[in-house]
Amino acid sequence: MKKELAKNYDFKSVEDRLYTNWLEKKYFHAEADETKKPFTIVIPPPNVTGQLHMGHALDNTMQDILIRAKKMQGYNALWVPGCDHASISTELKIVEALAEEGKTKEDLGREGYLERAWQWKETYGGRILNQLQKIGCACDWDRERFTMDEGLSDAVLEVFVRMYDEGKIYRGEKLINWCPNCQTSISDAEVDHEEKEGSLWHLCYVIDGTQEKLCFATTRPETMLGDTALAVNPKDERYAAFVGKTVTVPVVNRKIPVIADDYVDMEFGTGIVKITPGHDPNDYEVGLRHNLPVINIMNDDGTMNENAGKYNGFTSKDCRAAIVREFDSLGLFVKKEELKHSVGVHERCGEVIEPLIRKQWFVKMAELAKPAIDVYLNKELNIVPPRFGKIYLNWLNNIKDWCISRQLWWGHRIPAYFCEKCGKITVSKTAPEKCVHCGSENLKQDEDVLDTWFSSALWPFSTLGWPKETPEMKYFYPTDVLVTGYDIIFFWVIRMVFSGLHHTGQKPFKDVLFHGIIRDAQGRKMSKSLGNGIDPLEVIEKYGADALRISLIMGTSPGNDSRFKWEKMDASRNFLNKIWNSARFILMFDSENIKGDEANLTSADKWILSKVNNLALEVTENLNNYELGLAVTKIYNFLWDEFCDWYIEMVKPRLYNEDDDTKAAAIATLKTVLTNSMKLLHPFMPFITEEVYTSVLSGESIMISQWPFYNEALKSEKEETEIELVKSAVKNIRNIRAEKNVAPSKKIEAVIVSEDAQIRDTFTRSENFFKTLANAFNLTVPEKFDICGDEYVSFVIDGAVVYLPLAGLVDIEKELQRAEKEKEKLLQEIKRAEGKLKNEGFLAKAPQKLIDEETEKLEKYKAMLEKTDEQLNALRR
RNA sequence: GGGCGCAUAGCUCAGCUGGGAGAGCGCCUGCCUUACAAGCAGGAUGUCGGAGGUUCGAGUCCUUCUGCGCCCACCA
Repeated sequence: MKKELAKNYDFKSVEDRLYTNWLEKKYFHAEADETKKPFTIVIPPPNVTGQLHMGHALDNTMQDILIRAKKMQGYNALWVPGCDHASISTELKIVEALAEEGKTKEDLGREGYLERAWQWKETYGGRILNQLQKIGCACDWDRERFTMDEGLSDAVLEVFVRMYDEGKIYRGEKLINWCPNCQTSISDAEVDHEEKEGSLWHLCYVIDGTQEKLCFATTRPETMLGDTALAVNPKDERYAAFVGKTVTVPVVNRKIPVIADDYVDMEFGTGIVKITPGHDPNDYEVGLRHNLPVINIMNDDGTMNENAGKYNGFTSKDCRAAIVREFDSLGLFVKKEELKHSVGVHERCGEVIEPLIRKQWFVKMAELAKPAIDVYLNKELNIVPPRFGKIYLNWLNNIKDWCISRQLWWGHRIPAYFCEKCGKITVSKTAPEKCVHCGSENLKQDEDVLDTWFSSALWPFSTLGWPKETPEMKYFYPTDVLVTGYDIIFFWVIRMVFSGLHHTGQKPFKDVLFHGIIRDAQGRKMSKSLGNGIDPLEVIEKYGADALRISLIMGTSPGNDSRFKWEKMDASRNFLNKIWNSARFILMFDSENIKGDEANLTSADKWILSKVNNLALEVTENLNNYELGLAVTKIYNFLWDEFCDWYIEMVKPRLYNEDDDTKAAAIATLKTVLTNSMKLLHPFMPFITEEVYTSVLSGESIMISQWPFYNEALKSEKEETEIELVKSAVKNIRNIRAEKNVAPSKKIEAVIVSEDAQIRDTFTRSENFFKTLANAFNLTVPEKFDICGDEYVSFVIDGAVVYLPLAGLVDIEKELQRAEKEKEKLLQEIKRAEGKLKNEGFLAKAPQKLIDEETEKLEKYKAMLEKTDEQLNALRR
């Protein structure tokens, strides 16, 4: 009884079933095991309440490919999954949900709010991890982690306390980026710069004791309320006389000095700058140099505060308009110009960032950055593609202290306790009973939480149990490769590197593999606002995970963006179907009592075995170099072109002939080649390869099967040449058939003439190929063949001339043209080869292998030319 | 201002350390051939953005220009 399979591959009946089986068999689980070599990846943790998007699909497909390949290659492969609490994003969502109920987080209080947040996390959290399972990810789900779970929180506290004790974490009052919408400070990395249309107002202050005005240009008139100086360039002769004098800021009637500072660009505006140290980073620096007072004029929500005098409570927008009107009425308004300038916005919510002074916690970066720079310069950290190394270095070389405190509730609360008595700080992992400075028991914990990235920075080792000395830490750390998008180099990658180096003394990973962004069909970024996003789950629903995976990987190169196109999905589906049908075909002949010896291999068998062996070599190498797109393209071409279009067609006559004594060998070869190519393909398309492996090839699971490494013994150079020769003859015959409009169903004869006994032998043995592949029968292979003229169409191949008796279809003129064209081509080839071989530079410097190849080719073409000439002569007779 | 990427067939893109230009889709022709019409066979299409240079040899390396895109910094 032969097994029957559906004609078309039905991924829907396969994917979930296989994934469940893998889970049940615990194939994804890894334990520390000193007898095997570890291979470790930690997942870039998605936001706990996030939804899967194309970026995740690509990122995790790449990791899954590496994990599955390494596992088959004998490594003890561990992929640690988990989620990030995503402090700001999650808090935004919860606050939004509360708002719909007409509540604020203050209404609930800190405790009530956190309860609500955890509920939210329980409801929506993990959803994204289930979505990863749909893609086929071989994560060790037993080791799932969350940045706010007990172990990881402990790591966060440990790091904070250590770094505080080392003086690497400090609290300071500095100008920070403030998001009035989220009402929290954010780090420099979280500020996006957008080009916006704005205005440049020219306004003036009056010099004290005179009627003279000094006019300046500003894009933010309302900040004049916080001005504490006017500045000019020290080299600017126009204003040299005014330096040292004072002017009065109207509205608030404050006398401020005119100072000289290099910061001022003489060419821009009027050459005079108002200095607002409390609300501008550059002005802040100027203020430090000149000991200027700092005035904060803004509330947390971005409205004006009491320092704004009568504008107290105004929004900045209203305040700006009012100020401009007031200057106008005072005769201090000159003009308003249009100006394009960039505005800092919060990358999470899009709100315009207000720089302002706040007391915050910072990580001192200079010393931490150094080892991270060295580890890259010493080539101990390998960045792929290498160009991203420059971005990495550039950021580290210009690094500023990292603002890590956030005025939020969802996150790791800062373990710092203020003494109400002496005002000093006690930092401790657990709530201290007394102030370490004065012994008072009146302590209050800092209200702020830590930047999400503070905990993500520890992810590669906190997930393995650090700070405890766990077996996992010892065995799986440092991890092998980090796979992520280039858009989070600053947020995450760099912070993991310096954190890993500082806390564990080792780099957190050996390699970093960056990928690009998946754009829409027009090349635009997928975004919620454009509504052009494509849901990977929808794609999986329609085409299956394998098809999605291959579409994301094939034809792409590391670090480059790519476009999602549905047509590409069709192509991938077709490939799946092709594989499925080749397997189905093999199954048709796979029965228990087949005649013949499996070892009775023909040239074709040896040829395809040699080919797949070579494929294993290349794919293994490509994988090691992270050339995933190249690797899978090679497998695709091998399976479709070589295996299906040539080999399977070649073995058909043997399979359909019950008496053929090489039938068993053919089936064995088919199965070997299918097995090996499925194994090579498995990391890329885990489901169909497993389905073929288990249902057609009767294996237990391809996941735990052995990788087909290159085996020198399987190399068959002679057979490769032989089959290639046959292929070229067949192709030529097909070509002529098409040209002469000989119906595919019409049988023709063929005569192959060669003086070379070995070649004659090859073709004699290949008679069946000509029947099945070219519908050419009665093949004769003489040493000499003189009949020519209008009875035959002929062509020359390497070492032989092929004659096709096509009486009635032969047009001598056209045959002459064909032969002339062929001759022309050969002459060109000969010229090219001779050119190289007569070039002394080439002979002296080119590798010997290349010279030999060219020499061989030259001889071959010369022989073919000779035959072509004979052909021409015969035609002209 | 500094840096990076892209420019290759009509479209989307590969091309791994320099050694005879490729794929998918689309297009044309012929085939429902007993694995697959989601298929088979055959075919057409490229000044590899322009200009220099290095080299025996350049799509690949260097310089420069043009166009598009991105990142960082600055922007009174």
